[in-house]
Amino acid sequence: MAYEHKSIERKWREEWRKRGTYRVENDPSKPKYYVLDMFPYPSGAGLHVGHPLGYIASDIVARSKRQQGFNVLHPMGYDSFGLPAEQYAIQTGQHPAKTTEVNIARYREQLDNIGFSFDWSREVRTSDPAYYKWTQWIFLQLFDSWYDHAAQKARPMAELIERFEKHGWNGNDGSALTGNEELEPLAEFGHTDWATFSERHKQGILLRFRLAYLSEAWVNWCPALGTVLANDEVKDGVSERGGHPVERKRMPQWSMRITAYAQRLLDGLDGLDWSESIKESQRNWIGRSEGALIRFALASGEGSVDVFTTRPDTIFGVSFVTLAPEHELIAQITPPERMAEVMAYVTQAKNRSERERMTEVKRVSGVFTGAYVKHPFTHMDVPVWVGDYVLGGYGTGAVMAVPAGDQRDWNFATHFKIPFTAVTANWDISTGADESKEATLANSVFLNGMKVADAIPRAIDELVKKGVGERRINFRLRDAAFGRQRYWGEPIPIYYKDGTPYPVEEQHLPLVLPEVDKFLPTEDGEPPLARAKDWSYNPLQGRVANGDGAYPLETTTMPGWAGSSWYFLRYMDPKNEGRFASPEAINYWQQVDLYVGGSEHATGHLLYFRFWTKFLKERGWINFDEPAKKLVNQGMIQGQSAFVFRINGTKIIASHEWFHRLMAAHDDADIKQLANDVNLQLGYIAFTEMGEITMDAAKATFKDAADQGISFKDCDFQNITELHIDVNIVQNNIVTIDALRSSRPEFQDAEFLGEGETLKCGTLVEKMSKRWLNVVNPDDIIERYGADTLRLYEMFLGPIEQSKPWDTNGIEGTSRFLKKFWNLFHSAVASTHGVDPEAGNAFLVDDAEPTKAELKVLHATLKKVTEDIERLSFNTSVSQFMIACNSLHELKCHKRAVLEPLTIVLAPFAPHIAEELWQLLGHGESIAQATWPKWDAAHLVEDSFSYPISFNGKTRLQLEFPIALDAQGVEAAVLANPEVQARLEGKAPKKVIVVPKRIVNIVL
RNA sequence: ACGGACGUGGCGGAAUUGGUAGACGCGCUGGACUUAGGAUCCAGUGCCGCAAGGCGUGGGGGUUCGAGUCCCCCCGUCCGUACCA
Repeated sequence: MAYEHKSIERKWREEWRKRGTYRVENDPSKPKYYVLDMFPYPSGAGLHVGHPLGYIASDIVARSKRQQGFNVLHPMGYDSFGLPAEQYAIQTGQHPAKTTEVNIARYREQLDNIGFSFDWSREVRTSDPAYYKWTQWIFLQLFDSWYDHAAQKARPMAELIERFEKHGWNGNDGSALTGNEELEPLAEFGHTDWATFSERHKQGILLRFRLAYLSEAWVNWCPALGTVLANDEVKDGVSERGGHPVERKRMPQWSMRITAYAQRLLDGLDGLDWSESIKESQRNWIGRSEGALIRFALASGEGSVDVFTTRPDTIFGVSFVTLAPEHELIAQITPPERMAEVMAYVTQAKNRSERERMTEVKRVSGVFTGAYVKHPFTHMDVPVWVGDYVLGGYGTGAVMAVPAGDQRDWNFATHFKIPFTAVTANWDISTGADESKEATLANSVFLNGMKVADAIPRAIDELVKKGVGERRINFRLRDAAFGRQRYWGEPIPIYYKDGTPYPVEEQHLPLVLPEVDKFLPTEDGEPPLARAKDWSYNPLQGRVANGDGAYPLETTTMPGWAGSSWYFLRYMDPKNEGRFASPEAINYWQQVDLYVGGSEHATGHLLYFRFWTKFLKERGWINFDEPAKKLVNQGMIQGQSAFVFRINGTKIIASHEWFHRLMAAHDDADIKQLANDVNLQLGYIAFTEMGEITMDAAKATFKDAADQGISFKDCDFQNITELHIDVNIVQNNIVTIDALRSSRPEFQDAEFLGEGETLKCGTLVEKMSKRWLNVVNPDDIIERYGADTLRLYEMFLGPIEQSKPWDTNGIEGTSRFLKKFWNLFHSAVASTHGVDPEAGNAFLVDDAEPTKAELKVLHATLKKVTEDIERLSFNTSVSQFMIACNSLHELKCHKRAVLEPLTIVLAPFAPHIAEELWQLLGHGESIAQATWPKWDAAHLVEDSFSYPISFNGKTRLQLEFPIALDAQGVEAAVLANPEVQARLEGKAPKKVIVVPKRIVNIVL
């Protein structure tokens, strides 16, 4: 029978589901392999062909590992909390859970059509209370932990309390990190003091040490979304989702102390097999820089201005100190007579949105506070300025300005005419700052004549000696904002007693999302959860109705990344009700062996994912501190848009070709000719710009045919517009006029200027999106070519990590391959002339002994494909399958001994057809159970090798010699060859290089 | 500006350790078989040239018997970060 992808694929999808083919149990007797895809957020838009790219790659790995004898965990689930469902709820009133349900159902159907081997019995959803019970539980563990800096690990709060009871807090205890650095430093206390503190006071102190903590903090507030966003959710001063403006706001905020892990998140990267670009993004995001903290004592009165600098060697070049507008010292140090002016600047600077601040990078602004600090070495007065080029959120929010050594300081000093001197030798400070790391220092007392690299440690030594500074490592990484003023997220399991946060009892988890009348904030700006009538808590009873004796519950919910920070663990044991996953399951599955997902998560999800894993390890819940050993980022599939041209103000739609003809028409004669050619009453065509033809520059006007005398100058010039048309009605860049007419209402009565019944379109590669009408739906491809073809083609497009445009035309190649492969099993296709009417009709696999040539094809393929899967080079494996298939057709090979192993290795790529052929070959089991065949080098050995003979590195001829012939033998034989002799023209070669089994090079 | 990735036919791409550049597929050209072709098969297809031959991996230099691959400089594209002190 002929190859019918539709019935075959339907049959096997049902069969796999019925048999539970891909269900996996923990089986410690087998080696494990864990392949994980970043789970999707199922939006309403459905899949386009770019989405499954990563899933197909991981499915190939999962299937091949399974056949290679591994116990493979290959799960799928959904990141089902999220903003779009909530926004839809606000608009329509439909509960986000319902929206999510519908989207997931559609998503699942699309995934199923592609034939993935996910173990759906392990599906998880972050919005499922059975799942988020454990997200909340992990939050409570974080709430119950502090970071011991000396031991470099998180420890339970009980140990900190014990420490306070015994030793108090000396205020400078490097072994414990306190909370938000923007707060007042925590005053020291003795153990006797601790005993006298009120419960409230104690809790206040403890809160500053917790890894999940509540504090006043500067947050990214997005008024349009009505919520706080984490740093990684803000791009260029607007929200990543929706592009709404974001402003800085100070408010009480739940945060995660990821900063405690900065150094370890950085160090851990070295051991990971992740792409260099992701690792580099994380390094930049963490932003470690070494330098010094220097204290500049205030000239008048108490206190000091602390600055962080990476160039303490330039200390003698300090000509002023600049504070960020947010700096809390400004109000303190500014003398009364300058207060009004300074505060006016501060207010104005703070109110400028992030966005404005970024677009106005070049503009210098600032104000002198009127206060001075003392230079730590010269004791001279140094003026203190406020400038918005200093960021409140980085370092101490203050810098020592060295105009001679830093361009930003130079710009500021030059703008405000603040005097300064050079600190490096042979440098003209009138032109700019000397930022070179190779410079030699000058005018710098004890640093004179030293190189920067030597001067830095020396300067720090002197600062330490004088007690005015110390070595300091600073990180760019900020603690992560954890609360969201939204409905559709995990409730934070915290209640408030006397204004102090307390954890909800573990037995009362999950703390289930309450029902609310609207999904909007309350009138007084409280988050949606505040609308619920039963959003309060009694530690003895659990959730209770609001009222007497009930404590109010936290009303913010967790951010999207909470649930995804640990989901890989839940897959190991998804139904466990007593623990997030059993120790046995965790111990067996361990880390993810291969994690596949997009690179857009580099500084968000992938960092939190690592952070939580490290935390869970330290608290003894798991035994590894990195979640994924290997990570690959699949590239983006771009869309290929098609468009035709509309001559504005007319009903004319022109093809790409005609557009260029119109543009190329130079004079009246050309134009008349054109009008005749198209047999349309186009009349006059005029052009303004005849030079380079670009869409923008192209301008044309059509006048009434009667008006033949009108000159160019009198025409109304209008643009030609490129109109995107749906790529699904286009084939090989050609679209029929019929299809065009029915595709858009405005095309119905258009006049088409094209190639007869068709138009040739222009094409453009851009993002695949509805807007450009270039979305290709996998369902349509599957309907027409089948899932196996889709899978093969997506892999064949190019390297998995690379972005590339989708071109449906190219899919014919892989489709043909599958037909040809099928025909290997069915009947010989006529090889010389014409069609074999019997082609593909009879199953004719024979049991004959394979020839040497056939075995060579087989084993070369087994080797190549096995190795290619290992290095995720799927495009080259597909090409190898094609080569094998073509060779076997040439050899007219229909032998079981060859085709059977070939089918097994094809199965991960094209599982449906492989399964069907496997059954036709007489096997009852699924091909998923078939053992991966091993390649045998013996079949690949050649008797002879065709040496390329090159002269001075340029190949000129080929000579075949036995493989056994050694280098001398080859050399002698080559030189004896008449053709070589002819090229030598009787002269002796300078040198002859023979690399056995590779090449011969003759140097003349 | 800094950091990362990359640059090969008309197109997607191959070349895994420095060893025959352009595998495989699309497209294109010609042919066969056909009532038909969006089916199938055969042949060709880097560029220039009738050919012999020459030229070719963004450009320029270098190392080497030999460079797409290694080194230096420059140009370009994409991604990330962006006043980070």
